[in-house]
Amino acid sequence: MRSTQLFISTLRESPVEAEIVSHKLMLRAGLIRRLGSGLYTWMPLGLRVLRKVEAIVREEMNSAGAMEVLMPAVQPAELWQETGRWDVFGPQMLKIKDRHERDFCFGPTHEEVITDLMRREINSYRQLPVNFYQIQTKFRDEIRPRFGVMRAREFLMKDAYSFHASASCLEKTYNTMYEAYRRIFSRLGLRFRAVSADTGAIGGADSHEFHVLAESGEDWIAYSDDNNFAANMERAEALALIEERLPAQQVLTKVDTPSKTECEEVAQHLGLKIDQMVKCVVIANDNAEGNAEIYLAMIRGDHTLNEIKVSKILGIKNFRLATEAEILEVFGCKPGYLGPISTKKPVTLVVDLTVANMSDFVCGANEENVHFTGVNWGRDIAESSYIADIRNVVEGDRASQGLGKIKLCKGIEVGHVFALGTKYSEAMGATYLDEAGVSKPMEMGCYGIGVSRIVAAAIEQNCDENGIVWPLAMSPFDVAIVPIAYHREPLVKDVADHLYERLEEMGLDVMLEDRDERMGVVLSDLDLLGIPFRVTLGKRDLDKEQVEVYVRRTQKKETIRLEDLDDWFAMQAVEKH
RNA sequence: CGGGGCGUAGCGCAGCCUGGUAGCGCGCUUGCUUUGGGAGCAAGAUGUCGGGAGUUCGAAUCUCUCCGCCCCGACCA
Repeated sequence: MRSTQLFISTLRESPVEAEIVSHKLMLRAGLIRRLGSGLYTWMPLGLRVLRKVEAIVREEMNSAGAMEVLMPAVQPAELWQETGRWDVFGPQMLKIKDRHERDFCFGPTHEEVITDLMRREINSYRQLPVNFYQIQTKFRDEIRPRFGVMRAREFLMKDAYSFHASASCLEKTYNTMYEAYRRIFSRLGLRFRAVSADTGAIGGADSHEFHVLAESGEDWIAYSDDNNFAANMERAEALALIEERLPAQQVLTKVDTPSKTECEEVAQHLGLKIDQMVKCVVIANDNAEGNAEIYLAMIRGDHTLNEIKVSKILGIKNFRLATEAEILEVFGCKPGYLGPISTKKPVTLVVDLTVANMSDFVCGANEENVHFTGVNWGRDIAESSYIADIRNVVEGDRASQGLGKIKLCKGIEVGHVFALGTKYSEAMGATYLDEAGVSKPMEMGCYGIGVSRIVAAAIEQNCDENGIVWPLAMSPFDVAIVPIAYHREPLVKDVADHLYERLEEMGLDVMLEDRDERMGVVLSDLDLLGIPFRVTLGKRDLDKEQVEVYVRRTQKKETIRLEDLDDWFAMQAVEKH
């Protein structure tokens, strides 16, 4: 394609609204333009990238045995009321009314629609398993859209749904999809990691997330250095760091800790290590009667509370941090000096595995500017019946599987596979008749990929000070031909036009730079746009039957003979793999 | 929604405190000279200063109000 046909619209400076590098570069390269908060137009060049990602996803879905469909974006409320998610999904779902005042939503996901379809279409185990997917626009009214298309409200998603007559069959497809996802992200040239994950609002038993590794990622990933284990930190198991509780050595003592509210400060003040400190976090749950149940979560001073783990242990739904007023009422003291001993009102303790095995530790005395040292279970505080893993893992922890140590890195979630089981099929009566003629709910799996997010995630991983450096698989073009003085030098024009055809015949996606711009502008635009290869044609070189070739990723240029160009490209393709 | 910040030309910004009717860089238009990595000279165009109301002889500037956007937290592909 000729660059004059592409509406190249680059910005020298990045708009202030952009925070992370991919957002800045997407705006500067003119791949996207913002319409409103979390709403973006894909410009011609950006759309080419999106389509390339889509094509790879489609290919791999098809070869994994999934069938493409296209479901409506607008969905009737009744379906969502059947599964109870009309209310559960909450304000994140864009709810709309038609002219008859009937309720609809703009689909944030399609479990209900596909399950409705399946209950109509599937009668017999003979029709199972099936796997349907679509690539479609979703809308989620995010609390805080940010980072451009990374967390947009309207976005492009590939969602697949499989239905089975048995859990073992579901497991098979789940694994097939898992492998298909690995192939997709590998083919796209991304550094990624598959991790086991929490199932969140979608529900189900088992799930894995696929994360593109990047500093700007919003998720922490925990993995073991022997690679036997990888999980989202939300769900990564944190083992007890103390095997066995030692007997008490110290007596319970009140110590002054003026204005020392943080564990680290208290430890420093007392000349102790932070692993002798216990951090007390007050959490509340609003129960059905509208009363707040208060719990005290106890974790070691250097640890942080994992709220997902806590809510699972207690089985509480309206979990939140307690307000200062609630804390005063129960503990009779401000946060900073809280502890389990002599509280104003009785409070249930939720104790981390590590804390449960600590002895002679330090915690607040429920008195301003005072802590206790030499605190011991059994003697000073009653043993708690809630002892569980409630903290986030930290680097260096022992991994729960294998012999490795935990490491942490940040990731951008680009894919998620769920083994849902019968959650939706039971709620919506999606049943089939088995061999014995018995009606059973279908086993179900669902599998998502954030297609538009992948574009941004790829840039996070592949850029330098001059702009984007596309992986070959998703670059809008493989190569740019840059003729110097295309409109003034007949020889240059002639060679450029012929070369354009020749490279296209070689199966390359070629952009011919026919804008009448000066060299510096063109070349810096191409760097910004991230086209992997460049062939520069000028009269000076052509008189010697030479051209200049340039590799975006290495920024290396070399001059080669025109006739060697085919071989050069062949070599680049080899080096790529 | 809670906390913080911003809205002045297409983009990046100054002017606001201390009211006097709008400026800079890049971009854009035209002409000439240039053209192997973001050109030089000359001449231009472009703003309801986010909207509305108020104070004032006079408001980008002060006050009120509404709207939009961004950042930090709870959500997720």
